[in-house]
Amino acid sequence: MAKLQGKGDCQSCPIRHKSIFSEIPVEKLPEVIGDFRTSVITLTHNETIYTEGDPAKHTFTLRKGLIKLTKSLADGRTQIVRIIGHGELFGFDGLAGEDYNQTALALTDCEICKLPMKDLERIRANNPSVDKAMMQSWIQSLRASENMLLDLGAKKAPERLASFLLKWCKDKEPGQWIDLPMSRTEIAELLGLTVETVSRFLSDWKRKGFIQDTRSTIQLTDPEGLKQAVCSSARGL
Amino acid sequence: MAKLQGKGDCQSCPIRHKSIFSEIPVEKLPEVIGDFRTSVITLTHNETIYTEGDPAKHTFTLRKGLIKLTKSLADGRTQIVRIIGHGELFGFDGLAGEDYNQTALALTDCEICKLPMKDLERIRANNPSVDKAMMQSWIQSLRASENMLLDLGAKKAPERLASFLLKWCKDKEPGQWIDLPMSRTEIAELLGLTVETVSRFLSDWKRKGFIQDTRSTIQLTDPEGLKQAVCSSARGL
DNA sequence: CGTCACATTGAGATATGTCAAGTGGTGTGG
DNA sequence: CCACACCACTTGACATATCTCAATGTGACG
Repeated sequence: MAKLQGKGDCQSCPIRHKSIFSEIPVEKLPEVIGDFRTSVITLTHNETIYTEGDPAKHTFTLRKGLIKLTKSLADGRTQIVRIIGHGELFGFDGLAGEDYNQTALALTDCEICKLPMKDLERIRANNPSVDKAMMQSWIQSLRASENMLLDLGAKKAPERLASFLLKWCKDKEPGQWIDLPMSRTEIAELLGLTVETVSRFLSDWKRKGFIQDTRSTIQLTDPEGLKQAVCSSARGL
Repeated sequence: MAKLQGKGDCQSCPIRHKSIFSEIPVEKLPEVIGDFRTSVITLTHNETIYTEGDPAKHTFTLRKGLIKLTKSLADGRTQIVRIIGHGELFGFDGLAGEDYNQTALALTDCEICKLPMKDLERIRANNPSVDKAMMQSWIQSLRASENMLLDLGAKKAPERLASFLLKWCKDKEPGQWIDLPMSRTEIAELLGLTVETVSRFLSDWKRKGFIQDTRSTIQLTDPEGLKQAVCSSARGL
């Protein structure tokens, strides 16, 4: 169950350097933030943070874990529209006076910082560095969505899956085990595919030696091979 | 060819009330905008405004016509990520220090207002109303992208096409001819389908009396019927 | 009136979805 | 500590939505 862990202590926040307050010197924090009532909340897998259509009274920063933002159709088909990582801001529809446009769910156990919209508005107005960081966050979110639109609209199943894996494992060394705390179903919901399709391609690539995996980790043993296989499969296979 | 039509005259701009300067009283405009060097540019169908990857030195407001923002894969497959209408702001990646993430092309003959990034930054910093309007524009763009992600990821061809038509004709009375200045190919590129698929469903719906169309206009003669047909087709058809 | 780009239609191919059965790991309760 | 049950994942066989390729139709414009 979602649990209030206490008042957020921004000064000691482990991801402050990644947050929208990163440019504010620690010693100035109390003065800037003032009586801003952040609260830190702990969630376990699959708990809901907010639901599409709810009035958006808070914005959130993820301190620990991973969040998925989803949208659903009336008949239950679900699309993951974005995965939120470390230090990212989400749930800011309220700043445009709108209700939440997505549902936010904990992908793993999480710790989030809950920021009341009104206070945040005020702080943003008075602190250019916060403003700038928030703006960057929005623009980056939009860019990520646009990239995803290209994937969903123009790429085929294996290309989507490979792009996803390569992006996920980017910046890590090949041959290293990397956490991938998403079920096959969730991967499918992110890529607009079915579980079976995801499973089949992963198995195929495992057989061919491009990847290895356990239930919740993955290793790209041969990222280049994977890329090539997928590009050529655009025609063949 | 893209043609500089002259220095923008914000005071008489026909879409000022929809722009990011809408809250600024006309008489204050000169003072606020100062020596801001906007220029108005006229474009004809299919001309390029900017290209994905270009350094983003300008932001644009659409004064007249329609713009498509696209992204492409190496092999030429193209996805339209957003359609820009009247008064909308686009091409603002530069505010996050990034290059343009999409290519902008004129869907129809257009008139756009070109705003140098640096000046815009300054004006935004000094004018809360401009800042607010820009923020809204970003958040709305993001929401639109998220909605599109749901369409592309979770809906089938007829559902996507019907959603698109209904959205396009929203706010107009049924039985009215509505401009739809996009080729079948462009509709397909927006919805992640092929021309043929788009054409087939439109023909089908025409036969069934849900819609009528000419080359570049459309009429929803029976929007309710269309909705129903598509929902039920989720199973049958 | 002819040309050209765009749109439609058809027939066939295929990627992906659907449904159903089997496997295997993980955690629980005896 | 073992056995069982459950759930996520895998695999297979089959169905079908959508794409592909090719032919034909049609409206706009010179």
